Amino acid sequence: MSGTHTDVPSMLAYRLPAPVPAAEHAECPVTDVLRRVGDKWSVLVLVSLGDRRRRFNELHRSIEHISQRMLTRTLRILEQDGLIEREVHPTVPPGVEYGLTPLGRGLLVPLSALADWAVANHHHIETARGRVDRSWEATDAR
Amino acid sequence: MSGTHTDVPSMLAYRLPAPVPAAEHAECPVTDVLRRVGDKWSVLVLVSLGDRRRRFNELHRSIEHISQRMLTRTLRILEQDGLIEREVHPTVPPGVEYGLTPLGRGLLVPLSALADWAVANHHHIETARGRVDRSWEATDAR
DNA sequence: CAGAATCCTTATCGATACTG
DNA sequence: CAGTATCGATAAGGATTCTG
Repeated sequence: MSGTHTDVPSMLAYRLPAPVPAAEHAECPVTDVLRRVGDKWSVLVLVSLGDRRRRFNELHRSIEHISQRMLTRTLRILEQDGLIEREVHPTVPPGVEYGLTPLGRGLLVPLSALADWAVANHHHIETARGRVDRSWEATDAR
Repeated sequence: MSGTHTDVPSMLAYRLPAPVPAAEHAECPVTDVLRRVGDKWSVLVLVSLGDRRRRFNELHRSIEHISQRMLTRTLRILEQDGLIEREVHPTVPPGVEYGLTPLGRGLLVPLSALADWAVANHHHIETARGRVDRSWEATDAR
């Protein structure tokens, strides 16, 4: 996934598929995916399942503050997009397990890169916003 | 945890900074960045500026369908986050140029990786959604 | 040219109550 | 356990008008 020639992680010359304007950008796959992972809970669910398969209430407990409704909705959407799979065990009481599909696992790769960037650079954003954030200085090394 | 045998371009063992639950996820830098780039226009603006510096109306024309209000709002937010810079030329009529900051340029790197994944895999998502999308097959049919 | 201001519609999210 | 169904609050986005 690294560029074909750039070395430092901050040169130009990426080459976003669409130069930019993008026809009906509603159909743009990039915009589509970004809006999916840009919602409030999808990434947390994906990451939680990236660790291991989990049951519904297990997810509910592992992701703090998520409401039952949003967890259900998020799971349904991710399932419809083929990013996670749902397995029902016909026991009593019913047990439902969720897990990543290969597609979902693949998505976590570029998503992790973005997450790493966010962790490494959010102090710049915080500073730009005018809010002082020095927590990152604690173990400063670079 | 997790197998170590998948062949697809998706190995496991990412290592998202936070195992998952994330304390007050409202303050999570990853969530913060994802929601920023997950909005409707930010990425288009960043990519457009990734090409070269542009004036306000130049951006307005390069990004189809964006309203004046949303372009202004998006630019202000990106500027506040330190991702783009705004330069005013005191001419008549006034000319305002926007360009990426090093921070914004750096963000485009992981963002491009995600965009590449989206372009390479959206047909899987489309298929999962039940909508047939064969545009990627290009060479066949008819 | 580059916006600010206003108004309005829609999407997102959360809380609560109920169920097989 | 694993949801569904409803309702209300808030945020995001868009159309239009006006201005230095």
